[in-house]
Amino acid sequence: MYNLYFENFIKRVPLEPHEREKISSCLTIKNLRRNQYLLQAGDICKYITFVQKGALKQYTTDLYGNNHIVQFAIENWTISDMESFITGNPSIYHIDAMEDAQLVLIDKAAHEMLLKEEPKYQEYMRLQLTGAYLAMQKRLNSSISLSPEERYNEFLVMRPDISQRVPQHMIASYLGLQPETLSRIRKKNSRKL
Amino acid sequence: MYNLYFENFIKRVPLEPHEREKISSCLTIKNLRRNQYLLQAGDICKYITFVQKGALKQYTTDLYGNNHIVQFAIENWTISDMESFITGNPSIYHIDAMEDAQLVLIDKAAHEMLLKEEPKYQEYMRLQLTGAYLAMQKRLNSSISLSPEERYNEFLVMRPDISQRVPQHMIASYLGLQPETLSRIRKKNSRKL
DNA sequence: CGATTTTTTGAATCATATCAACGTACGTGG
DNA sequence: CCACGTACGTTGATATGATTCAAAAAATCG
Repeated sequence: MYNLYFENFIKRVPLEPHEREKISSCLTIKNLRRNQYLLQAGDICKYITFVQKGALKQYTTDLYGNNHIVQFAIENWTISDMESFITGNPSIYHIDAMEDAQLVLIDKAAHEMLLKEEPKYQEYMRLQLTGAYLAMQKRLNSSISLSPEERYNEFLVMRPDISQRVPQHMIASYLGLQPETLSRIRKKNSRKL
Repeated sequence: MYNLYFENFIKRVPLEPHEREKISSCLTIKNLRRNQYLLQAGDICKYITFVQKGALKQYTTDLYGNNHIVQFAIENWTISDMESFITGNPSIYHIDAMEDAQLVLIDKAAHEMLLKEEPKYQEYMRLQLTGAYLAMQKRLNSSISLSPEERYNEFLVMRPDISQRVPQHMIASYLGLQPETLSRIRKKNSRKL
């Protein structure tokens, strides 16, 4: 059931059987078809989601109706709108499936109970959060200090898996570029080889 | 000594006197003069730093020698290079004082000891980290989906304190703009009133 | 006060966005 | 299984807006 979830967990924080049992009882599985929403802007984010299979994207729609992808999540990634999850305010993000997906969900009540009662879970969350924070900082730094071309090349290095799996215009959106611009960058790159 | 540090701490996680005592014994004060470095790129980040007074900036230098400010920290903010602090790798960031500053430092050994032995500290760290993560996500989203002008206006709303205290070219750097461009945005804004 | 830093302005250049058209691949229903 | 419609990627022409470079004006510091 939750194999990949716990595999990932144990890599960071080893668990005794009874601890695993307790955490396990707080989890649920959700399957999502391609193009289905996990979260729509305006909804309250009720779950922290771990991806066991498939690929999701998280994005906002701006004033002009353009979408901007903030995050891709594939196997072994955790995705949610932390802001909405914690504050209970409506989310500004959409999350949907780019491929059929199997997800592990944990809801807020369970999350808070585990934080209180299960030190290993608290530690795991802290490590997860630290990792997410570092990744975000790196991305922000790139977005401020690199050119579009450099940003794309960094993306290829950092997320080679995703660059294979995801349509090009979504990568453009993730990088803050127009699809035409990314197409031209790729053309230019290929001439360099 | 650590008044502002604990004031901030207690707002999130209340402390018993003996807990405060224990944490207190792990802290040290550092004073920094304007323009002095707290951290230089290439150094290993050995402390998590809380600002009790003054203003710091954190920035990278790119391949072409241009600086890019990633973060401002004033009173009540925490600053460090988490990446370097955790991994022990040399930092890519500089941190220096824009104004004379008084800082509260905690080093890695103390930090890890407290995480293990002091649940309140662990919880405080998790909350801090969550806040930092949310702020970072918001900024990244702005950087991807807003125009320079919109980004500047959001900055004015989000960090009104800093917009008063910091030279304009540093704000430009923080927003990923040339100083001339920010100057023109301001001129345009002022015409609108 | 004089020196240095910061901000503003103008003109030229460069990069990305925009708009429009075309070719291709993909999946769906007939 | 084929045909159609929709998605996607590419290309070209043009427009827009930020950068760059240079210089002057304004503000700040010692």
